Formats: sequence, structure tokens, C-alpha cells
Amino acid sequence: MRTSEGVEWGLHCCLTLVWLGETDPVPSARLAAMFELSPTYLNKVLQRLTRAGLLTSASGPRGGVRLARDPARITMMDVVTAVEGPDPLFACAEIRQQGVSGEGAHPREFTRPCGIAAAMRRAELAWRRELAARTVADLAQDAPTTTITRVRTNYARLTSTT
Amino acid sequence: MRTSEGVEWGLHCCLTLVWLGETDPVPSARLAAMFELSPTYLNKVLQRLTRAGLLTSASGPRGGVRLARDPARITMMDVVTAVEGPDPLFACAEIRQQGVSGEGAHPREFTRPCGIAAAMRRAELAWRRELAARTVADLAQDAPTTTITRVRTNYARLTSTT
DNA sequence: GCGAATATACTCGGATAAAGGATGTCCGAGTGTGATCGG
DNA sequence: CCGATCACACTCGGACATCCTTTATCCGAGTATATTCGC
Repeated sequence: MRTSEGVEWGLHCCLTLVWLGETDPVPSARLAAMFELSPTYLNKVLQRLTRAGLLTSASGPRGGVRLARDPARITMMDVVTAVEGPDPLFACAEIRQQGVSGEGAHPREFTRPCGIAAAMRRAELAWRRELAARTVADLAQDAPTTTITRVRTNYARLTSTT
Repeated sequence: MRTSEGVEWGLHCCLTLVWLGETDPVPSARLAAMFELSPTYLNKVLQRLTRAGLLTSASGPRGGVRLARDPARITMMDVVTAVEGPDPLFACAEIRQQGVSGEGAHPREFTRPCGIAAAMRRAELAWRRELAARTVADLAQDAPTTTITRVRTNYARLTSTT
């Protein structure tokens, strides 16, 4: 059980977009070059962010992706959900109900949710709450100036080279 | 990204052991029969709990597993860690450092931890904290009496049948 | 009858396959740009 | 010289392989029990 690489990639791309402050779209291939990532797979990740409404994409020359809304309104939770999907971390299979079919079933007992599932859900909610409390804008602001300068320089270099 | 089934199995088994209150070891095969699970794979899961020191196992006839210590001192976090392993949910690959090698490296900048990794870690800690705050004993006590009775009846039936 | 040796059946434990999801790759559809051609 | 047309290069988007983790299975090592044999 590990969060997929795509989450890290997506978050870094969002931050980069904020730091660049570009009004023009940024091609996914150029973002991939910034981090030396597989361009095609990063494209796949950004597709998910686009489908989730976090990014807007433009085709053709001078196309690419840009943030769909104010970074202060994009939470880490949004990015994680967009990349990983909406499924909960813990999926209760209700195995507690197994093995009682021949015994005459106790439906009343199982109307109440499984205590284990409830506790796991509570923990998961704490996780989601933390992620939802931190926005992309927060992360972007907390970075040292050095980082922002480096990213911009790097972007300019890649733009001119290509 | 989903928690493995083994976590649910392990937790249910721990609760069952508490409810049964047996002083004799309970064979993993019988626990599997209680939930209609794959006996061999459940065995594998219980092995991990044993290796983690949560269960003690006994071989031979009248062998099986039992809780290694007071259920009030076994947290959900212990079980999750035992089954899933100690690795963190989010593994930072430090991709921020990529793409700058030819540019003369800025080692000073990267001595500070990655902001994204820090935020992800914070969320993960909230999750772990919740899991660590709830013990197996808590879960066992919160269950309705009906459940405990059913589990004991079921266990007795399986014991006599086999 | 009593004790020890022994065969036995039962348990855990780790090494070995199959399935599902994440990761990585490829090619096609669509679009804005720039060049070209005609007036 | 100006405008419209057209070909092009560039981008995203989804369909197709590959790898790794999880799930599932099998067989061997070890042990307490029950039996059996001898005294």
C-alpha cells in the first residue's frame, strides 16, 4: 500500500505552474523535461487532473495545460483524488457476515456498520482532512525563493533550447 | 492505492480472539472457516502478525495462535504495520532535484525537506495517530453482545464438527 | 498395571505460482500557426 | 500590399504492452498426542 508516483508528479507540476505564473499554457512534455520524467506517462497523469477539472488543456501549437482555477482553491486532496481515484483507502468486504448463512442469518445485527470499518474510516477522514486543509497555493508560498528562481531559469532554458 | 485485504482479515481475527477469550491456541484454519477465507493465505497474514510480536503461535495438535499481550495494548496501527509493512504511504522520490545536474547543482536548496513530502507526511501522521489511538480491546468492547454470542456459537459449532 | 518408545496426525512456516493494478509506450484526432498563392 | 486558403507541425487523448505488488497455493519441518510394546 503506497501512493502512486503520479500523485507526486501531479503535485510538483501544479506547484511549477504556480511558480511560473505563465498565462500561456505549458506543454506537458516540457514539464516532463523539467523533472526528467517519462513524457507520455506524465501526460496520462495530467489527463486525469484535466478530467477532474483541476487543469484546462489546449491542443495544437502553443498548447498545453494551465491551472483551471486559483491555486488557493486547489487542495492536495483534490490532486490525490484526481490521480488515485475516488475509492476509499479501506474497502470493507463485510467478511464478518460470512459463515453464518447456514445458521439462520442475523440481519438485525448487521444493519449497524462494522466497527472496524468505522474506525478505519475515521482514520482515513483525518488523513483527508489534513490534505484538504493544505492548498497548492500554500505549498507554493512556503518554498524558498531559490527554488522559484531555479524553476523559472530552468523553464526558460528548456523553452529556448527546444 | 488501497489497503490490502489482509489488514481487514487480521483485525477481524484479533477481535475474534478477544471475544472467544480462549486460553488455548486457536488454529488459523478454524479462523479461516469462521470467515470463509482462504486458509493458506490467512495463515500467511497471521504469520506476519506473529513475526511482529502481536500473536504467539504454537505448532502441533492443539496448536494455533493467541494474542501475545493484553488486547488493550494492541493498536490498530500495530496490526496495519504488521500486515502492510513499515513503509510510509508516500515515498518522496525527490524528483524536484532532477533536471538540474547539468546546471551546477544547488545542494544548499535541497538540504531542506521537500514541502510536498512534508505535507504528505503530516497527513499520514494524522492517519497513524487515529489508528494508534484505537486498540483491539476498544473495538471488541464496542461490539454488541449479539455479535459476541454469535462468534462463540459459531466457533463451538466448528470445533465440534471438525 | 505402568512407563517409555514410537508412530501419527495436526500445526505453523517459508518457498512457489497466478491475478490485478500501476507504470510505461505508442499512434491517431484535433487545432493554431505560418507559408503560399491569388487578387 | 492584403486577404484567404492550405499544408503543416505541434498538442492532447485514448488504446495497447510491461512490470511489480498483492493474492493465492503448495509442500516440508516440527511437535504434542495417542497408541503400542515391553517389563
